[in-house]
This record gives sequence, C-alpha cells and structure tokens, in this order.
Amino acid sequence: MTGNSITSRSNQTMQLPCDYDGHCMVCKQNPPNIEISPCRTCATPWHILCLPVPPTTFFDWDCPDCCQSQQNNHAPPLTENLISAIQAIQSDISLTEVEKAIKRQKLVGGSSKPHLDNNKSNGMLDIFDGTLNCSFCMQLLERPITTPCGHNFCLRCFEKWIGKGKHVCAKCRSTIPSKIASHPRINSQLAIAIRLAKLARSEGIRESIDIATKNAPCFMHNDDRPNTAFTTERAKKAGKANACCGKIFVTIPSDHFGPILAENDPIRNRGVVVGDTWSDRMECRQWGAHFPHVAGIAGQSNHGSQSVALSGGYIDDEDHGEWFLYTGSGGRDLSGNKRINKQHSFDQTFDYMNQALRISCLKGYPVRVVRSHKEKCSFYAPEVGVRYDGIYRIEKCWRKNGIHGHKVCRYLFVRCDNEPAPWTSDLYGDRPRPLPKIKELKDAIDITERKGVPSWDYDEEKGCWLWKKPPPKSKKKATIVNSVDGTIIRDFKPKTKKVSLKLKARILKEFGCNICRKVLVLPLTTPCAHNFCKTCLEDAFSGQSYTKKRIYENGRTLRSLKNIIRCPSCSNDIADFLQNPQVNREMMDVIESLQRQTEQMDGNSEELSDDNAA
DNA sequence: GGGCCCGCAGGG
DNA sequence: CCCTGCGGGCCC
Repeated sequence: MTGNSITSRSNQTMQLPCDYDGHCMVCKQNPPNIEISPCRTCATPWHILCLPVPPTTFFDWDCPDCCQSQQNNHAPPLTENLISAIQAIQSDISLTEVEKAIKRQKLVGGSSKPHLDNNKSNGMLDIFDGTLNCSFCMQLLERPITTPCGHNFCLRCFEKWIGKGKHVCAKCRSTIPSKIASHPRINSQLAIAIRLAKLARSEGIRESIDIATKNAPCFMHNDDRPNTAFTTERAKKAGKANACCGKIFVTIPSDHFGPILAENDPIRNRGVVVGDTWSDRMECRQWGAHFPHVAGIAGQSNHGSQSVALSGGYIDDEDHGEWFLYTGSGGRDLSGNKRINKQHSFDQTFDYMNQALRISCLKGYPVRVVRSHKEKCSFYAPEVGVRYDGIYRIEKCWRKNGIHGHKVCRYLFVRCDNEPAPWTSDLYGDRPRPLPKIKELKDAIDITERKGVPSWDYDEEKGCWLWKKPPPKSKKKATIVNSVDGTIIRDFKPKTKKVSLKLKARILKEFGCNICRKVLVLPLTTPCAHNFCKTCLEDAFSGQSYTKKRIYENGRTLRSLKNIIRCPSCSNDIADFLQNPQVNREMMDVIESLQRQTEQMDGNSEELSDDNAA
C-alpha cells in the first residue's frame, strides 16, 4: 500500500483525512478515488488504506473524528466547555481563591484527589485523551490557535499550513477567514486551561492549588470600576466617559518598578498577575499595570521607564511573544486632533520617554508590559481588552531608519517573569535565554547596551527573577489605604477643579460681555456680532443724546437726519438694532448648559474632597 | 473602518 | 502652563 513507509505506531496514532488537494495527510500520497471514502457525518474524504480500522462499508460510516465526538460528545466543544466551566468558577464571587483552585482541579483532573495513574483517568473533561492534541503534530497544543470552526492547532503548525496556501481547516475543511489566516490570535484561555490541567495531573493537589491560585488570571469587568473622576455631559450620554480615570486600586506610586505584589493590592490581596485582562486602558491604569491612558510609555527621562503598552500604534513594531521590538514615541505629527497619524514625519531621538526607556535598558530595570487587542499584527495580543503579560527587560536599544524613512528609536524587550506567559502552557516562567539575532542591528546607529549587572536578574540559587540591586527610589506619592478596613482614602487626585476652572475661563472668553467683562446675562448680539448684557447696553446709552448724522446717497439727501448709536466695541451704528433688541436665546441656552457643567464639576470635586477628608 | 472631536494625565 | 500621547466614542 501507499502508506507502507509509515510505521505501525504512526498508523495507530495519526488519524488524518485527505487535505483540500486530495492528498492523504498520513501517507502524503494522492490516492486514487477508489481508495477514498467520505464520512457520512462530516463528508470529509479519508484515505481508507491509512485508517487504523478500515470501514466495513464505503458509504455509510463515521470517520474517527465523528466517532470520537459521538462517543465523547465533546470533540470540538470540549475546549469551549472547559474554558466556560473555568470562567464560571473564576467569576463565582462566593468562592475563595483556594475553593476556586480546588474546583478547577476537579474540573480538569476529574477528582479532588490527584490521580497520578494516567491510564485510569476518569476526569469529567480529561484533556489528555488526545482531544486537545494538535491535528498536525499530534502533541498537546503549544500556543494554541482555535479556528472559528472550533478546531485547535499549534501556532507553528498552523503557520506552516497557512504558509502552504491552505485556507481551510485541516480537520473539517471549513474555510478559514483570511483575517484569521493572516493574523491568528493565540487562545490564551486554552493555553492556561492546559497549564492548569498539567498541574492538576502532574503535581499533588496542594502544589497545584498553590500554583494555580497564584497563576489563575481573570478578566476584570467594568462592574469593578469605582466612581469615575469626571464625566462630561456628552460622555455621560454615551454611557462611558472619555478618559475618565477612576480610582487607583493598588497602593503603588506611579513610578513603581517591577511586579505589583499582593501587599500593594489591599482589595484582592493578590497583586496583578500575568494574564489579568481589562476592558480598556483606563481600567488597566486603575490596577497600576500601565498608568498613562494614552501614551505607550510610562516613565521619566531622568529616572527610567516602568511600563509600556503594545497597541499597534507603530508599524515598525515586531512581536515574538517572549521578545519583541518596540518603537519609541514621537516623530509623528499629531497636531490638531490627528490622533490617528501613523506616518512618521520627523526623526525620533533619545529624549523624553525614549530616554526613560534607555535608562531602564542601561540599569536593567524590570519593565511591565501590557498588550492591547489593538495590536493587529501579533499572534500574542489578546482578542479583547488589555492584558498584563509580565515583566520584560530592555536588553539593547538603537536607532534605525523606520519604514517611513525617518529615524526611530528601537528597543529589544526580552521577557523575564517568574510566571509563564499567557500564551504558553508551560508550568514555569522564563529562564535566562540567549538574545535573538536582530537583523536590523547591522544598519543601526546609537546602539546602547547594558554594561554592568542588571538590577533585575535571575537568581540561580533561588531559581527566580528578583531585584539584584535595590529598586530605584520612588519620587511620587502612593495611594494611602485605611489600615483598618483597607479602603483607599486618597488616590491620585482627579483634576476636576482645574478642569472646571478651565471651562469657566472658556465660557468667559467666548461669552463675556464686552462692557462688564462678566459672563453674559440676557445676551444681546449686535448686527456687528458683538455681545453685551442687555442691561449693560441699555445703561451705556440711557440719557445719552443720539449723534445726528445727515445721510447722503449719490449726492442727494436720503434722510435728512438719522439718530445713530455707536457700538461700544466697533463704533458701527446699532441704532436700528436698539430700537427692538432681541435677547439671543440660543446663546443663553449654551451659556446655561456650560454653567451647569461647571457647577457639576465643582460639586463632584467637593464630594471627592469630602471623601478624602473622611 | 477611518476621521473627527473631546478628553485627561503627566512630563518638562 | 504648554505640549504630547500606541484612547475612546460617535458619525459617516
């Protein structure tokens, strides 16, 4: 037979159908039609000579995939079930972290006791029965990609498959949307589920609970959001204020370097763990992972950089998960409101935030990294929201000619976290690894490398990453927490007051009376477009005699005498207007609405200061 | 999906 | 106080 070269072991384990071109994925041959039979359930063609158990009839049989799904009734859905079951446990507020860990262990291991006998697993959802193996390499999924049809493949295998021009699922032949084919996202929940299952199987329950509790990340929802600092009328209408900052939940100062530990998390007492995901940058900020809500780099040019965000704002970025190349800030013309300009229009230099990153590189500081779903060209970005991916170190930085021709600052980030990355099912975090070879370095200028011992480094004895030198001293204030009940009693003060002052200044500038210089009351707008309070204008001309003027036109007297009144701002004649002056109602409404806003702001800030005083 | 607009925070 | 920034929502 054509599959003779395949060993009997492979024949038993590899159960693959024919691919889109009719090639058997087991023997790699193109078998004649007579050797091919379609499955009656999924219609997938199979090379019958490569099946471990050939069908008794050619036309009325179920392929191994469909048999399996009928027996287990959870072939593709298993992944979904497992994930949704884990999510349900995670979101159950009635459970403690330890209880959650026990439940998770039961779920993936099938028993509250560790079952070390692999062959006798009676797990409700046992992932080691092959259902979570990659259909290509037949190994447990590594960096799993889940297709819309619900089938899972290792990232590397999937890339190879797509690289061959195959745009259908290797398992069920469903079309893979081009968006997913070109930019697949790692199913990090599945990766974590596999990790938890591995732990539950290979370790005793105690250690499993310890590690799983520590490692179990969660999605933090908007419900967790406290009172927002400031919302505009417009934002309130939309249901969510733009750039409202909210309270900071953790007790670190904004220039805190390194992981956010349980001791800085009085609310949950667990710290920020790898995989924690928030719906947007504002929420991410509230948990201290990355403070700036727009800027990608957090830091100070004379102190160092504490964190960066990968959001796909710069096309030069290159993401390989455990390491990535980051582009500095600046060089884009964002004048006006062009927040969207991705083009570089001038050179970047090592100043401001770029210098902050360079200091972190030279000192070997730990830099927190968050990835946003907006990072479109990365396998490692989350599907939704913003995710904390752990600690990285900047090993080198340099300048190069960017894609748009102007010079950009470049940084090589390499992961060095004690917790595994969200996309792997590895049980442990990073070990020191050799630096990747960077092609662009040969044309780079201003190359900066660390000379001395890094502040954050791997300790061989303890087997973990830690501060080898004391972390840099903070220059900022941290939040203050009530030691009795753990509530935050003072946080980064929202600039409400300042904003209300700003708005008041704006109102005065736009809607100030040209006589009394105060905000217009019953505004009159003259034909020459000057604004006055009704009473101010009336007072200005009360008892004054009109200037009389003879009006000529083409040498003839048009009107013998006209009473004229000169506008106090421009001397134009407004006598006609003053005969029957009408209050500018529209303007009045606008002024009233703006004044209401400032009152609200002041009200908010008073409330806040009351809170603070409490 | 891109453009526009409003917004806040933080560095300098 | 000014300027910059890898947001976010709405509108087209």
